[in-house]
Amino acid sequence: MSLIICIGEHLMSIAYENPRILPVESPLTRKLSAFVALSDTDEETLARLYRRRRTFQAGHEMIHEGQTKASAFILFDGWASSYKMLPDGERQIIDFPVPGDFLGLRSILFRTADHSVEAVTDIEVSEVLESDILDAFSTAPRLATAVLWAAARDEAMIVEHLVDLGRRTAEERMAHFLLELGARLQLVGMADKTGFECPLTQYHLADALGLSAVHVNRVLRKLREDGILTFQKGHVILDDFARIRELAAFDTTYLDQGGPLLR
Amino acid sequence: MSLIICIGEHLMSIAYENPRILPVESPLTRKLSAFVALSDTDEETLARLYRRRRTFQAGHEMIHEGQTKASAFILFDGWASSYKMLPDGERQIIDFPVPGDFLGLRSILFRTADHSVEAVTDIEVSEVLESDILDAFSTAPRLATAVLWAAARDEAMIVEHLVDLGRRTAEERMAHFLLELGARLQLVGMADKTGFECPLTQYHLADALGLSAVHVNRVLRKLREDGILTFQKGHVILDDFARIRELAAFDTTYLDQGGPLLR
DNA sequence: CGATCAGTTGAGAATGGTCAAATTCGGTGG
DNA sequence: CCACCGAATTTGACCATTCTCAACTGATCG
Repeated sequence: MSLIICIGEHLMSIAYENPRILPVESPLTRKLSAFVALSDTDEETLARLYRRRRTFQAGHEMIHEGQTKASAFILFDGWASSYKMLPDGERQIIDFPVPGDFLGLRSILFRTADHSVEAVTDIEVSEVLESDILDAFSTAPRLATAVLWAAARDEAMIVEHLVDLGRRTAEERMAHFLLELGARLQLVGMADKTGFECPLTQYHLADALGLSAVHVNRVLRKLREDGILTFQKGHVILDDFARIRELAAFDTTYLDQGGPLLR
Repeated sequence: MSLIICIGEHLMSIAYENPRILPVESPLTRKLSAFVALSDTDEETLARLYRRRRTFQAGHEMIHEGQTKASAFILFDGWASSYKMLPDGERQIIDFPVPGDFLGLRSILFRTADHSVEAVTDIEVSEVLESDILDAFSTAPRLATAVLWAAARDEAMIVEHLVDLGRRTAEERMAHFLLELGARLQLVGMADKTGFECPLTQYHLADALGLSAVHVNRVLRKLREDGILTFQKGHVILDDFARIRELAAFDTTYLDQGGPLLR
């Protein structure tokens, strides 16, 4: 499935060489098209947001909580995490954005960033300034609706995460979280039903799931020993998809829309 | 402070009698104006969303998870809650919207509602259909940006809530949650620094904070005995504001913007 | 080949949950 | 006005999930 990504990247390169070919296969364009039928103007305007290409090394903090005038980014390749730190040094990871997602969209809509964003692996992004996005909205107003929809989708994921933390046991949480991550990765061709590559450490999982790293380790061992799923050496293997679904009480309604809502 | 609400309501009535006077003091209009400087057309278009007035009794479920073609609502008066149910009958409350907030905005952006919304007290709302809001965006495109900002603000609150559940102890959670609720209510004139009216039961708090009702009771007793805050008979009294802030490590950056960002 | 970082495991402690039973309180009907 | 009802709150006793601390393994890297 990773072929799709390669195709996407390839079209991007072609687009740079020949501006007439639209980079429709950029993961963000594809995602937004699922909600709003985009005109050529819309797509061109959107493609202009992909201009300022940047590369960051693993561990680089691209947005810092409290920072003013932060940029946002569109993730093309690699893994990132958005998180908040507490005064006592604890960290709560909000989300691991996947390619096609915005990084720090809220930080350009607010005067100061309310969260931090860090590269988990080396990543490739486009930088988006406040003026870029506001200009884009005024040239192609339907993009604002499309981005609103993308933000609503992000919110739905955060809400699922909230339910994880509030009302699921450690095991259910882990199963649900990894299953949802897999579903999102599948949409961009980075996972299939059997599993996916996952560069996250057990510390990442701990800080995302509100657990201690020690307990994450124990939960993963339990899930592995029960033949449910295996998280090892950067690979997630969904050993028993049916039982994971059952354990996680998983529901993907908000992920698949089945055709644009706004024509 | 509740005078402001009365003035707002009063202007609304005038607006109905004399369409030339804009209901600028509707809490939603006021909130959006804090981010986007709205033109007369913008405000008129927005005001058209307030047309379909509805009243619901306490306990009425206005949006049900899984429902297709659900409406959204704008809350004018009363308390509501948005939540998700788990298969085992547990409930996780996502948010208690306050006047000026959307109820179920995601449920009209998605084909099926990903959460439920219920009236906690008797409430007064405006019903907003999918077509209403999409029409509004096409006549007054800046409204889409404004609503995107409002959605981002909602998301920031949910993120704070996520941090509550993931990385704060029961006491910190309670303090943070009530302080944040108070701050939001202050913005619509329903609270001051000393406290606010709060019709929520301890079961509501338990389901919002990921605790059991029994433990909520114990935590509230502890906070009361320590002279920090009192939650009793529908009143929240912030006995020692400084210590609550300290306990909650509270930060309201995302709530106050200090003037429109988009002119 | 030490150093460092991720992962692993055990033992004991703590936060918060469950179950069960009072108690208070705001209605509501007599 | 009073008795009563149901819902919300309160408290105690016991339990379990998860945390903390501490030690150890294994891989990777300059």
